[in-house]
Amino acid sequence: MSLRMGILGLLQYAPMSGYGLKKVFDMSINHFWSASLSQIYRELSWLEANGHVTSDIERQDARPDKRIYTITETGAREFAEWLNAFPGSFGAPRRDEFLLRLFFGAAMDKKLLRRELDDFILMIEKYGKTIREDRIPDFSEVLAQIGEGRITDREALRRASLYWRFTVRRFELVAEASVRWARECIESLEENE
Amino acid sequence: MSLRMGILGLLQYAPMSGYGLKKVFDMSINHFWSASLSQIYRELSWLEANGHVTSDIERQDARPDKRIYTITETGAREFAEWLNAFPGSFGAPRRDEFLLRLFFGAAMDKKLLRRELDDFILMIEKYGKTIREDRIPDFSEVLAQIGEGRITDREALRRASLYWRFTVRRFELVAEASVRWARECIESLEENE
DNA sequence: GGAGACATGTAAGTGGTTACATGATTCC
DNA sequence: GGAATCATGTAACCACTTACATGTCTCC
Repeated sequence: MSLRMGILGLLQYAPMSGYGLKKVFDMSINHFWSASLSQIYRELSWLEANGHVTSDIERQDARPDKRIYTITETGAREFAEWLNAFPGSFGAPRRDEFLLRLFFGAAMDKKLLRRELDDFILMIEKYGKTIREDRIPDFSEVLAQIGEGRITDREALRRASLYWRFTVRRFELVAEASVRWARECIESLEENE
Repeated sequence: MSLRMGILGLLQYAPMSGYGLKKVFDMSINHFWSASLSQIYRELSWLEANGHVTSDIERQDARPDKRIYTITETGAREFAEWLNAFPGSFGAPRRDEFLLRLFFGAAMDKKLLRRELDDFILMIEKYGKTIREDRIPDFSEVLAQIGEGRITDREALRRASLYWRFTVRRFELVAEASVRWARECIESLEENE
């Protein structure tokens, strides 16, 4: 359902191919809802079969032909309904293998555990650096590039930037908290030796 | 796989029924890996069919009989292997419907959006209060209760408490960050009006 | 009299991952 | 010569959810 809506939401800005959608996904929605290419193609078939999108082939000479998907009115209505459904579900399904393994940390090799916590911090700080140095491209620019001349509503795309920054900011703050947490764990483990 | 391992991990502390496992799950692992009862029963069948656990019926008179599962040596070996596999995967599959909807916030009803952010904060602060007031029971005490007289290794269970606190602490810190984030969003939206 | 805890399970359906298949072009 | 990018899909499988089915006891 949510992936479906994510696709419809992106198609509202511009008609795109499955491959193009995947690229926009990877640098935006992917941060909070991951999807594989095969899944996207499957959803697109479903959406087309159910009248939420239509598609046209775009011929290209140096590259494979593309199938460009366009959202229909039905699709747009469906999306708006989902978007404005209240109450929204905050409770993201929790599946964190790292935390699960840490939970059983008492039975873990202590050196390995330490190394994992170090790696965890490293990974997050790398991401934090990317954000601080402003090397995260704005979602709307990437979309504009993929959507080429097909952008439906430039103004809507511009307004979307604010919300994109909200989601990035969330990761920034959670990342900070995560690093502090991991350091605390390391300290606590050292005291416990 | 991970659910499987979560079950094996808990069974290492004490033999338990599917129903008992669910209860221990709900107040511990559930915070980072949720599971439904039917899923637990299914996994238990699989684990028994593959020699990772054995089961015995425990007759009860005032209540339905229980099927008590005990971990085997094979199961314990399997669990230890999983636990000490490196590198661990940090990248939890991201599926956060709230963030996805917020990402499309430009197209959302503004009053609804505001209400959702308020509710989001409320929900987290309620949880934060529960933690601050120390009303989260220690995992090992709950397990001891459910495991009754069947605890295999009291010392291991005692040591597990530290790691349980790590996972709780993580939520505490992430919750704090989340509230700060939501307040920022609200402010930013007010400025943008 | 009804809700909720206790207790175990099956069946159907949805959502997601991984592997497979194909093939041209571009960059190193 | 090899890897990456462009581009589309299918099939098999795995994981998870929801609904159904059954029945007792206890507490309000």
